[in-house]
Amino acid sequence: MSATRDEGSGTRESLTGPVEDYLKAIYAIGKGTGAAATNEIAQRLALAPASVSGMVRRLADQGLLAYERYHGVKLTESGRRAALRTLRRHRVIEAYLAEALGYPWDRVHPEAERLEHAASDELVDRMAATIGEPEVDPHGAPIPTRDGAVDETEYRSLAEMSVGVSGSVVRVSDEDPDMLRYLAELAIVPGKRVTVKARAPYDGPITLAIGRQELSIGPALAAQVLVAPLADRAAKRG
Amino acid sequence: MSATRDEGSGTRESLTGPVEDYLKAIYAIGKGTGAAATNEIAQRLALAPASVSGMVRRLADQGLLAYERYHGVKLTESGRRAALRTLRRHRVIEAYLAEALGYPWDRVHPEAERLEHAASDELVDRMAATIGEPEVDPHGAPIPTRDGAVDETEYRSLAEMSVGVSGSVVRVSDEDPDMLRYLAELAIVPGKRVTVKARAPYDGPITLAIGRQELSIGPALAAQVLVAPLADRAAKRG
DNA sequence: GCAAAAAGTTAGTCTGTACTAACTTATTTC
DNA sequence: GAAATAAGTTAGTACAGACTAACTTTTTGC
Repeated sequence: MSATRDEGSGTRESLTGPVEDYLKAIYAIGKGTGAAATNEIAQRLALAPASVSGMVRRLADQGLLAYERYHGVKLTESGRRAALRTLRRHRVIEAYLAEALGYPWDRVHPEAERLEHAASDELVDRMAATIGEPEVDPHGAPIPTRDGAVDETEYRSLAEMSVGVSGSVVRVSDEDPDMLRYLAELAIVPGKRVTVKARAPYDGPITLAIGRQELSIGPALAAQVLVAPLADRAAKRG
Repeated sequence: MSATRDEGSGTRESLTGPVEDYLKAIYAIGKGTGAAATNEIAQRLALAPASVSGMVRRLADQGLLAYERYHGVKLTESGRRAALRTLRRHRVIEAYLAEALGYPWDRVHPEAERLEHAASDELVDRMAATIGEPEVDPHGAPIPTRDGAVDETEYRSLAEMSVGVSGSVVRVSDEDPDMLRYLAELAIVPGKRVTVKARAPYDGPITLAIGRQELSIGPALAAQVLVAPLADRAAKRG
């Protein structure tokens, strides 16, 4: 019992970069409230599982996680708040880089990944204010508010939509720059309206209509594109 | 002899934050080319001298410093380049925060101190371009160019100027926010023209004319204000 | 319902960066 | 120029965060 540390409760100041990364990963895996497995965390952070076991114990000691040996972790309320703080930083920074500094959307992620650990809340708030308090980042991910509220709506991916259904692209995965460039080429970006025209069986390509274009993408790519359904004129045909 | 490390020469990628801080400190103490004593480095970085001895040895092994036991250190060419890279980042960030995000000049320093280790060269260059490639930061410190050139002109401080001499404020020390706020109140900011009206003996206050104002400041404060001499109409009166 | 596979943990090690305490070398001062 | 002081170094320790290798627990498949 060291007593020099600010233990247990309260708003903790300045977590380290790695700690923020763990919390973000756990948040992403558990979608905010669910549990995260050691191996999943390890894979997401590109670390050895053994390293995760060690860190997770320390974070539990600090009251950021609930941890039971051999049974994964869950964020505590304070851990969740910390994760959302980091997520807000990340997404505001991404939006700012794109809006104010002309960064292409496939390169904002790694830059934000480093800056999110160094930027103060004041800076992030100033960035957000300067670009008009955006609600989503350049990939369509919702930006948590200052006080930790996020839109947690779960959208379906293009891969899950039936033929004939139309929707509006709301969000794409942000981590793979090549994929982002490809999606931009195809005009699959947040806001665009798409309709599923056909789906080949056995995990075959999915044919889409976007504007007056028609194109096919593989199911792996389609799974990375989240869509808000708009209408489903052909749905009753099964 | 580990052979896994990029040793000796060449452009080293991504130094750690602490390493960048050491190089900046050594650069500042040696004014680019001179030597820095262990204790001076320790004091500037608020570290124990023993910690500096250890780090300095590692930096010498990496070819960033020339180090001789008991006799301080000097930057090598590669160390100097790294220091200037960091200095450029720091100052561009300060200028950007002030110009583009409305940061008050007394608060840009600590924010830049953290961001300088996380921002990529691309980001820094975009920032610089966005605010019109400034040549100095908000405190008047010269910004090194991308390829490591800096204006190394040495200016005299207000504390060293004789009565009757006029000059243009070029630069003030950037680390103490209270001092910066006070200087701003007195309108002692880069670009302002000042004339030394009187100097009380025994380290007494220095009386200045700024615009149509007249005011007195202590010698400690005056020492933090660097000035480019303009004219010295009264100098011949001794 | 038990053996094999998968998941997770511990033990021991490494690196970077810091510390304190004790010692050594340089510098200053009489 | 020797004693006192200042400056600097080594030795040993700590902590965060990572690793590999070996072990344990849980889950899965038959």
